[in-house]
Amino acid sequence: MATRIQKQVRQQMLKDKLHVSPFVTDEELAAFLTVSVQTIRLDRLELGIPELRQRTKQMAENAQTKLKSIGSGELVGELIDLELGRSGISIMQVTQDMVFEKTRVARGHYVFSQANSLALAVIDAPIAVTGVANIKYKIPIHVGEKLVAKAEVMKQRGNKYFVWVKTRNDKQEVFRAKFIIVTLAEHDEPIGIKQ
Amino acid sequence: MATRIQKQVRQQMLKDKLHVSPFVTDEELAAFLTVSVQTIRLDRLELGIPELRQRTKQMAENAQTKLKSIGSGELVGELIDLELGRSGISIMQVTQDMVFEKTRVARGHYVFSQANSLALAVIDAPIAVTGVANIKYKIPIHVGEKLVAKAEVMKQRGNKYFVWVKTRNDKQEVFRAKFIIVTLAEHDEPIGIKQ
DNA sequence: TTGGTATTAGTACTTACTGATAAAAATAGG
DNA sequence: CCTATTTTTATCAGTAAGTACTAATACCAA
Repeated sequence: MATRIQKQVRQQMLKDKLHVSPFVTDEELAAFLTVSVQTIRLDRLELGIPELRQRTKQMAENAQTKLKSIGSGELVGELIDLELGRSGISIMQVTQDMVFEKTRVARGHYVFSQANSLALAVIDAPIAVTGVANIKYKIPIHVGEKLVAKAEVMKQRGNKYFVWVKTRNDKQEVFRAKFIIVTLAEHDEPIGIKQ
Repeated sequence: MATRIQKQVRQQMLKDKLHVSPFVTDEELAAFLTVSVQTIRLDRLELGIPELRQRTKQMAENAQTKLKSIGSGELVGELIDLELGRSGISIMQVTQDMVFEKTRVARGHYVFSQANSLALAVIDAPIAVTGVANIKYKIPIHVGEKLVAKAEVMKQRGNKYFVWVKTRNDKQEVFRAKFIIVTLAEHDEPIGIKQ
């Protein structure tokens, strides 16, 4: 029994090690855990951990998609429901890297980004930019919360759309915004937006 | 001369191909460009492009750091000048991945993020969150522009700070925001922010 | 002492290369 | 048109970091 526990401990150490530094070869792992390379291979097999190259590739791949979805994706958050020109709903999980280290309170611009990109998505036009926004953060938002944003198009006047977005966690409304979204022609004229 | 042009064209195609799909082996590249694998190797050598594995690894590595710097840094933009409690200036270069593909117009939340994080940086308090924001996007912003945001604390009432941020490109004002920033006590109370 | 798990050793094979060297093909210059 | 040079292709040996498999050994407990 003693060895079996040893094994489990070693496999846990292996997982931890790879979590901290993913670019480690079997050989280095073997040296680190003072076992043979073959043992490392068996452990990886049992734990379903792919080889270094596969791991590296996976990271590179989903790093790209992550970058797209967080930073430069067309939409921040996950679109749940959409009635073009009328309303839309998106959800976003608040993760570690969205909050201030000290307070673990979410940075405002993430919540804004979710709301803003949802408001843009709802507009039924090929090209739209935000013209004006009125925003109220009602309650500090913390790590782990799931934010549900609902957007509604309140009215339309010419190429201006008035969109309200309300964001709730599971308990209450935490954020609210009014946007004026402006749609542009294909070759964007220098539209000065007057409120 | 004809071959030399051919060669340059091919090498450009090679670069483009790798830009679009970076996880391609020399063999696949050779098939794609209908030359031998050796030619691909020579081309990569001349262009200073590393082998597939190196490329993959590099992407995996700097994807992690990129995520941090774009999405979750304490400050969006580069802080140029700061008078705590009074004013601050930050600049931000508008890059490819901040704009909509179709229009090459900047997504609103980047400009907002710059302004918002600058407004927070100016406040002379350990913990501060955005309470309310009034925002106006005056002119569409394009790739390559350098945005200079200036923040000024207009007044303070209790734990509420009123901060104005004006953002200019090299020619004119493109964005303007009024923030009400609220400072919190160390153990954040459930402060309901009433406008 | 026997059985069973855990570990180690060893071999053959794979992918995606590097590096070097040589031959063949294409092209330019006179 | 022929030669010189450039460009491309071919060939071989070697590398890292594996997979997949088999055989041997160690250990521990009943």
